[in-house]
Amino acid sequence: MHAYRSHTCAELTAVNVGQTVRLSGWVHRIRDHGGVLFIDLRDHYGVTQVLCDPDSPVFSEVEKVRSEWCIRIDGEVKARDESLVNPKITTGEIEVFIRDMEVLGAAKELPLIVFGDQEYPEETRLRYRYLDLRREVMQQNMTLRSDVVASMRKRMWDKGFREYQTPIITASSPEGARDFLVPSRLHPGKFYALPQAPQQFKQLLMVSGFDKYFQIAPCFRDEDPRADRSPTDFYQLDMEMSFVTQQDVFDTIAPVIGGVFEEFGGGRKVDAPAEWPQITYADAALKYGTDKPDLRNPIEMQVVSEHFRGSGFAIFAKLLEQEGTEIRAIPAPKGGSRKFCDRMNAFAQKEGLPGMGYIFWRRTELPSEAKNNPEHPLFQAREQELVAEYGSGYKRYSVEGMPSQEDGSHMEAAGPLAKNIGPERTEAIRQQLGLGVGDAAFFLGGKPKSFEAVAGRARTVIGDELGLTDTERFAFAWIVDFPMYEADEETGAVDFSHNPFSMPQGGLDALSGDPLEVLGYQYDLACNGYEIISGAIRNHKPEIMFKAFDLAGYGEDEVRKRFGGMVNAFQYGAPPHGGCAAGVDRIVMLLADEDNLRDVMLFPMNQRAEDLMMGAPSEPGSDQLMELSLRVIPQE
RNA sequence: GCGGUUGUAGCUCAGUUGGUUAGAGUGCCGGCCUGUCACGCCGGAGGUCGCGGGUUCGAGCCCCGUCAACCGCGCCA
Repeated sequence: MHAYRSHTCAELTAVNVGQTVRLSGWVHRIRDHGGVLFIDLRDHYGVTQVLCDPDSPVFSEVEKVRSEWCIRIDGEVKARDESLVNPKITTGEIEVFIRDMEVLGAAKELPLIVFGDQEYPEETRLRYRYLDLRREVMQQNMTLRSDVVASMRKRMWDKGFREYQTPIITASSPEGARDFLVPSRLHPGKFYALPQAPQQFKQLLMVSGFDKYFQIAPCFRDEDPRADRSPTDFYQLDMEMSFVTQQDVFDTIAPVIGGVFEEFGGGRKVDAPAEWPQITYADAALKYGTDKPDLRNPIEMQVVSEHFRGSGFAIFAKLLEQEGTEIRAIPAPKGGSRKFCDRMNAFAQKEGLPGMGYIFWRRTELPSEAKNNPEHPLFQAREQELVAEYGSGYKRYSVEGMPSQEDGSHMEAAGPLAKNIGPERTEAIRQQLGLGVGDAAFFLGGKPKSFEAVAGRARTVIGDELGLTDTERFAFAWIVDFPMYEADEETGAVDFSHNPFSMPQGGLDALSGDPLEVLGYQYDLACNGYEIISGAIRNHKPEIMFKAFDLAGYGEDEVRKRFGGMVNAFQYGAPPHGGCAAGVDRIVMLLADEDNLRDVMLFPMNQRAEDLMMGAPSEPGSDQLMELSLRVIPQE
């Protein structure tokens, strides 16, 4: 018999009854009844109930085992009585009577228990990650991740892509996030960098004629973390292809991503890749307040400036006299209560805005003689209407008012804004937004940049709180036509807003006008409010590249110095090419229905980019520093 | 760098207006228990209430400072 096991802890069924078997695993749960002792023995594959009674030669030793000891047992498989079958585990038909036992690894008292779904502080979980990872949900998340990566690889190969490895130690590329630097021993005072992405390498592969590249690539960026952003390293499904347009890239990668979501989405609805909308960056900002909209949420914002221009609501009316200002509305269907509106207003204030004006629509009150008077025809009409609208549950709603009409009569608008701008303007807003009784709308004003992001978050909160967002769905949208440049708010200096290697739409000609008007062949894929892909058609023409960098204030010499390898390469017959990179961690996070990246990473850093288990970062020894010709500047 | 939230037993949390010896569940240890599968019953250990200062006759609770964790802002081509 094998030294450790004849079967896994998920294999034994009624057909094995009578066999002598050997199992190894962890002590998951112990139920000691004095005369008989049950142990749930767990391995990666499942759980088997093993038991021991005083007839067993090792009874006294088995009595001593504790949670999470790693043990090996030999025993006889016996069928459970029908009434004792446990349908919750695959091995529930049988149990193993222990005849021999060996302790493979004893365990001290545990800082966190593996059994159950007790929550633990993240610090504890990370410090004892190997124990945390034994828990069922983590085993599932990590195997899911492994399966997702395998599926991505297969799908890319099936589309004619090959996987190529690119260097991990490379040159610093100063255009992006902060680099992780690696000191060079052979070249004192010089540094390598870890790649923020294999961006330049994959473009060089296209110049080299490989046509279709992909890689599950580690990327290293020294950024501050977020729940959906790892502070040190993360993985991308990175791909690049030659002789393609933007639409070709979409048509190639969309079925891969869509297929992965179908395969691992656990039955949640996945929008068909061919139907993913393409939304311009400008539209996304306007309607959703973000470049990664969650389209599960049906709310779309609208510009309503005209209704407030010269109106009695002085704050907005005055605001609109300034250049570049707008008033935007967030419609909130079914949000028509003062309590809800006040709560959203408080949310906006917490987010740093002065507040969020609102209007909500409700039924006008019945005349006093009809109120609570079932004999009155107006009361009866109202009651009929409510039954028609809400069924017999209508009693939840007020019967105080009049039936609503298409033209808005017998409906009244409430909220401070409505009073200030008067009934005509209020009604015009209602019609533009397509709202009715029981609905609300929120209003934000100023320069769009100043409130857009908060408006976007308010849209999310409103959608969630009102139950408008379909949580059993993956909704995708391509965001296209990103601007090439943006002006620094303080200095006014023009710089690249995204990838400097993207091809400007309109080519060289477009670069002779206002830089801020230039759009790039640059795109993202948003899913449920997360950016899961970013990519571009690249700029493969040196003369356009020099001009593009020139507009951002980088002279030809500097471009050659920073990106010399790639610029040189483009002078030797570069093909048009483009591609994208998909965030593996975020995709797995969405599929696993987690809201924190760390729950789908084996050994993540904490919020301060520390690994408490491994003790990283750590101070180097003086001999290490000496060898690298480095000296540490003491912090005060 | 900035803001928010949270810090009470190993863990999850309760703790009233500032008032007796700070509690529960779970885990741990011991005892009992031959059919449990979140076993049950009895007992026990376990606390610098994050830390420091202040107000008060009296502080887990109020005030100031500080530290840590998480979430967000800045940052993220």
